[in-house]
Order: sequence, then structure tokens, then C-alpha cells
Amino acid sequence: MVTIATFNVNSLRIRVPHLQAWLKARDPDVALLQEIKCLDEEVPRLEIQGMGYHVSAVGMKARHGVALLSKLPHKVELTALPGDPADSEARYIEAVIDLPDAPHGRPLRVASIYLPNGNPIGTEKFTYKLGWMDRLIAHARELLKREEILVLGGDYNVCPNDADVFDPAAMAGDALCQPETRQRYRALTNLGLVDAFHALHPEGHRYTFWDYQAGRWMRDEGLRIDHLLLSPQAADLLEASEIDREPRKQEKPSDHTPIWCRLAA
DNA sequence: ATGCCTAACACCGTTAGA
Repeated sequence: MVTIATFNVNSLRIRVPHLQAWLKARDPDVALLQEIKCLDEEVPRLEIQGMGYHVSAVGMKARHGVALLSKLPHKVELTALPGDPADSEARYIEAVIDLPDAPHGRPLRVASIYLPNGNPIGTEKFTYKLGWMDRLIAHARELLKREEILVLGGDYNVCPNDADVFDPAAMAGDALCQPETRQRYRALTNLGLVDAFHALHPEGHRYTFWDYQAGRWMRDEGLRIDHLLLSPQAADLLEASEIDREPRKQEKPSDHTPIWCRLAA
């Protein structure tokens, strides 16, 4: 059994106590982090290693940044999403982990993804988002040929459907809900990737993000934008997927909360 | 219609997030 979680921490350094409490409570085998907002050398490695995790990160100063934590050793295979050498934003890290109990001896491959927000629409930021999604689709297509237990997890900055939005009308002009955004998310899932949480909780209105402003958390007015996409070989092993709301209740929380899935591997 | 709140950086305001 392996538990894989994703958590946009909105600054890793300031969220160390939240991260430690959550790692202790959830005890995930793999934790994918986004928005670490620091350089590699500023990652609080001792605090993370002290919780029993190997840690790799792709950071940059003040913004973005992703990390990958695992109890078993992992081997980093990529530190950027292929397809645009000029893209210097820290948004992707991919690694493989050998699982002792994996069916057919397949390795586990995981990626921590911080997909561009893309707001406001009609600007180069939205164009960058769509281009990034096209590159992710192309890369996922290649990865799927490996037929591995693959989990692409992270902050996708995509509300796949109106049921993933507390107020679709209010968000209609937002980059997270545009038809072009949703079309690309569907293109991704149409490759054969399964949205783990959605597969087990199709009812909707279950959120992973609540804006700090306007009392959104209090009112449970949020968005579902953090996702775990599974290859067929991973989806066949899917046992459970849940959203951990506890970290969002703490003092000085991230505006996101973790989501996890459990695989029978 | 706009800002609401938070974090980082660098300067005591600005930029970005979603």
C-alpha cells in the first residue's frame, strides 16, 4: 500500500510546522509540494529529513517552486517539463521510486506539478498556461507508453467542471475555468489518465483551495484545483482518495489543503 | 464595480497569487 499526496504549501519555509504536523498525521509515502517559494538551498531539509523523508526540490527565488518527498529513496529524472528550453519557471519535478511490493515489478513514477495560473485571460500569462498544458499533454503521452504506475500530482490551476467551483458565474472569466483550459485538462484525461479524487467522489463541490479573502474558508466557498492523475496501471490499484481539510483549519494556513490517494502497490 | 488576504522582497510599497 502506498499513499501519495499533493500539497500547495504557499511558501515552504513559513509552513514547516503545518507540513510536519500533516506528515505526522497522514504519513504519506510520497508528498508532492508546490509553491515552495524559495531557492533549493533554502529548503528546510533537516526538518523534512527529520520526519523520515528523502527530499528533492526545484526552487527559485520567491516564487513558484516544487518539491518531492518520499520515504523510500527516489531518483530524480526531470527537473523541468520538456518542450521549451526557454521556460525557466520552477514548476516540475519527476522521479522514480522502486516499490518492493509493486505488481510485475513496475516502478512508481511521480511528478510534482505547479501548472501556471494564467490570469488574467487575454494576456501572455494565459497563453503561457495553455502552452504549458500542451507540453504536459505531450509529455504525458510519452510517459504513458512506459506502462508504469504513474501519478502526476499537483496544483493544476484547473477547475475541471462547474461542480468544482463554489460560484461558476463569479469565476466565468477566470483562467482556471476557461473552455480552453478545461479542454486541455480533458485532453490529458482522454489520454488515459484518471482523476483519482473525481473517480471516487463524482458528487462535486469538494474543494482543495479557498481564497484567503472574503471568508471563503468559513463559508466553504472554494475550488477543486489540486489533482492526482493516474495512469491505467495506477488507477487499477486505486483504493481511496480524500482531501485533508485539517491543515486549512490551522493558524496561518496555506490557502490550499492536501489531497491524497492510496494505491494497492 | 472593487477589494477583501497573504507572502516575499525590498523598502515601508509593490507584485503575485487564484
